Amino acid sequence: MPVVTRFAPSPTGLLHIGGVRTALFSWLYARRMGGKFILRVEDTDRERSTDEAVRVILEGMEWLGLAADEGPYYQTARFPRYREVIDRLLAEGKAYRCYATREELDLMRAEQMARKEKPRYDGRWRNRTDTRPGVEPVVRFKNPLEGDTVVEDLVHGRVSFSNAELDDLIILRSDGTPTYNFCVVVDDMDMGVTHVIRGDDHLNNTPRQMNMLQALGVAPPVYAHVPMILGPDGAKLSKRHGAVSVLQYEQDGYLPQALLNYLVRLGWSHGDQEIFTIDEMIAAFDIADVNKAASAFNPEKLLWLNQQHLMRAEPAAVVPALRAAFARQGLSVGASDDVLAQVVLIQRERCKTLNEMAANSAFFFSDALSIDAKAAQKHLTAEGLGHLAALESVLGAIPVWSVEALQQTVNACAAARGVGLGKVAQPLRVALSGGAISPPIDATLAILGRERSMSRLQAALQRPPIAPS
RNA sequence: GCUCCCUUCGUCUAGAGGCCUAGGACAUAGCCCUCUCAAGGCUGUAACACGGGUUCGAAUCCCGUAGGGAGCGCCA
Repeated sequence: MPVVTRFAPSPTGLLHIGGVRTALFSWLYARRMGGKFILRVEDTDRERSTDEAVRVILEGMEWLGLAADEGPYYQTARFPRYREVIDRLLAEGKAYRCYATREELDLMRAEQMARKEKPRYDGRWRNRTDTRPGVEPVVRFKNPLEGDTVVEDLVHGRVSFSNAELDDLIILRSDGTPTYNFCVVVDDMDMGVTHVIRGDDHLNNTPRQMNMLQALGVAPPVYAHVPMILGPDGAKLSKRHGAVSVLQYEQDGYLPQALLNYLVRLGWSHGDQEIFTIDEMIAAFDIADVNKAASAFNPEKLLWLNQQHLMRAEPAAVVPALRAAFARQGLSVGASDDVLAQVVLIQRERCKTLNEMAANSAFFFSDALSIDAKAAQKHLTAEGLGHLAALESVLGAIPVWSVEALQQTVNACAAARGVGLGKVAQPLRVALSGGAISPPIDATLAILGRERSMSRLQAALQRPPIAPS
């Protein structure tokens, strides 16, 4: 039987990395097994669901390249179907109407808590057939009273629950809308889902869902409950760190494959391998290898991985993302894709994100160069300007403005003046980039171009020399 | 409170009873390389939660304890 997995986020909050990793595991498993991956939006809570959250799910999945083979399905579009299944359960005596009021239930729970018992519905309408005028009933599922329900979980192994611990959950609210646990069961059944991969906060819901499936005469899917992702401090993921929209990582200059690589290694590993391409992940991934313990989100390792992917990517492939990063910084860059690919090539081993790359490369493209005061103080001294003057004449005479020629010329100039390369390169670097840090000086000159390089050099020479402090 | 789950360096992890003097990665410290910053290379600091068993032998199996987490809604 072909594998069918699904990712079923609820649009009540913005999709964050916890959800993304669950989606990734489901997607990888389907790809690995040659199966099908379904996207289903669980929007039955109309009060709390937002269009914005739905948008983030759709755009986020697209940015990450986690394409669904089917869907997106929306639960709100399936209400008639849920109603149909509830009617069937009612007719078969596997569900019943409960006329207990909220006040009565609150009181019941308060009493149970006072007795230090687990708060649960006591089945007071389970065997009644009468009605109560003036009260709109809910429909409850008749859960087995005895025996155990055993979950054979792919990551946790065998987990057993006593049916006596489970109460008769509401499957249809008094306003006529179905509830989450019920919709999941019907959807997974209708959509032929074979492997349910989800957060382990759902492990406790699983026996109820299995019991409903059994009442419907359907074999349960295989379950895999994956551990949660914690914040860097080991506490629950919060807005402060990580629990932000997945699209924020795009805004922050991360590559989707780097985020995916980071997330796949949270709770899963393949020997000592740290860096994976998407294809390598698919080839190596198995849900049975996923760990049981929750793991903490580590932004520094994500940063490292992002740079590793930047360094391994085809430069041309990251150009669009680099352009977007420039745009976010308010810089519209007219340079060609070819020039930007060169920028990627020389900057990527000193940048962890595209935003950093754009910020450190802005000097190539901005018209007004501002010189950092501290850098000037240190390098644009009388001595430094002397080197610059020499550089100006030799560079001005270069026939072909190529990296090789530039490197030779600058080296020769330093040698002729009897100083190390650093003595001439640093003043030149400040004149060209405005700061003491940049890619290698020859590559910087090459990308900047003859015209811009020479005019910046000349501008620096106009400055009054700074006395060394 | 009850039920269920979890526990190897600061963090992510390797580890299926002897291969473990517990390996790798991020971070961190030092060194090398070097035109700056990086990248890269080398080296170091650093962990089996605790207590009992079982076994010739336990990070690995069993039982407790402690700590952490989740669930117990007309939320998903």
